Amino acid sequence: MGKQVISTPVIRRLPRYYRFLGELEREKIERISSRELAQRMGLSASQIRQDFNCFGGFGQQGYGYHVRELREIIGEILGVHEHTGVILIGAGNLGKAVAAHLDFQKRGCELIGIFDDNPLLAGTATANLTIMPMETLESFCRQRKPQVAVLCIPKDAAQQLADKLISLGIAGFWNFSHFDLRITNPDVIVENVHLGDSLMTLAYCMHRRNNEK
Amino acid sequence: MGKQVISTPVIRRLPRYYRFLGELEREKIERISSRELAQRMGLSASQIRQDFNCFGGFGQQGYGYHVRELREIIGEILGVHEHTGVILIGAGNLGKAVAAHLDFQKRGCELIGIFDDNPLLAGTATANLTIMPMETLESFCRQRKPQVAVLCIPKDAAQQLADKLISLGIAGFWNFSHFDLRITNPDVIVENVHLGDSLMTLAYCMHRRNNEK
DNA sequence: TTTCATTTGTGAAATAGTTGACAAAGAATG
DNA sequence: CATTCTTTGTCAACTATTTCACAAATGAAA
Repeated sequence: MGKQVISTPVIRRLPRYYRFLGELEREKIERISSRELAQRMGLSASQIRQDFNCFGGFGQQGYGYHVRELREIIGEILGVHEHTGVILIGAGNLGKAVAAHLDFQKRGCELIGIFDDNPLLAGTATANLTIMPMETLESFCRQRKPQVAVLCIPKDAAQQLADKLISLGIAGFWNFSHFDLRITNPDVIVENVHLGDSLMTLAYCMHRRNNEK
Repeated sequence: MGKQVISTPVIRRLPRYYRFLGELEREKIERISSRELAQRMGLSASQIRQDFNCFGGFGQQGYGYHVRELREIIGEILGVHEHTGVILIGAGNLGKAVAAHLDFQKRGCELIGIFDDNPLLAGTATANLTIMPMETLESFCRQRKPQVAVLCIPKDAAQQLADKLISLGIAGFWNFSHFDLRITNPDVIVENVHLGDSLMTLAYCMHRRNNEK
């Protein structure tokens, strides 16, 4: 039973499992069957069993899954106890929202720097961090060696900045710019958040819904 | 050749096609083959042809696709010229960012109201709209009949508010709250944006990458 | 006009992902 | 302790999605 490759759909479901198990824990529920969990999450029971089985069975026949234990294991798989260094570029509304709203620490990351090229912002604080001017980016990266960059910048600036960041050792991007980064290095990981695309998909579904009925 | 059902993966690719075609147009490129477009987008040529063919072939053999025409058609499919009424609830950092950053009009939507229960915010302006107090939500909905609600609120408030909004005629949600809405009505469309899940997926990929090498 | 190169549209094959079914294991009950 | 019920892990069937392959159509060149 060697290390099989985990498929993308499974990986994308893991954070959701983790979230739902957290809720169950808060509700003081100690055990849950795949059937019950499936009902709550709107999945099929066999999919859940199949998913968990990718990492080795951690349920118990006739009993189900132990909520806290299962959550712990999935958290471990997701690496929630890691401390991947993250910097955020662009402290506009969106950048601030991301920095303030999201608990990076609970997700295996540590936000260690925020940068903006607007000199008026430099020095002001967001999420317990002082916004730094772009000129300091290079020396900061050499010193602190962050691995991930969050891009909350206009699309015109994105590609150039991404290239520079890669040369400074960044190996992962969380990209909010309305632009698909062109990264040649296959070791660099890009997670795109195209809010515009998401809205358009919703708009399409509404549109179709209205025309069908 | 009746109306076949379009699969979700295809639909999710449409906004991306639309975006890339827009870029080609800005670059004054008039025609493009599926092969070239595939290369740019990191897809396979046959996938692109297959996708476009869901809506009827609009390419020309030996020539390729006419960029402007193709973009126009995809825009039409996506309904970019519609005016679906949208309200946004929760004018915190994230709500403001979404309201200000995204051009709703270019995506078939019209942002017609922003609401927040913080009385200090009421009256201030974002995205050319005055933030309104939650008390006015009900009468506003009865009058203006928005179809979509953007939820930029804490997860504890989400479910209750969603239920209320459905009773007020909302038929689609763009949900930014860290919570999976439980909607029984199958006619109501939910588009979740779970930023936390997205970050965790990226963190997982970084984590795995580091351990593999 | 004829030939050659290109490129779509499309059905079939291949791959990926989900669901179904059931043996085996353990929990609960009497 | 034996029996019954529950539920997992897992393999197989099924469904969805992507890729392949090629005929037919068109453009470009000679």
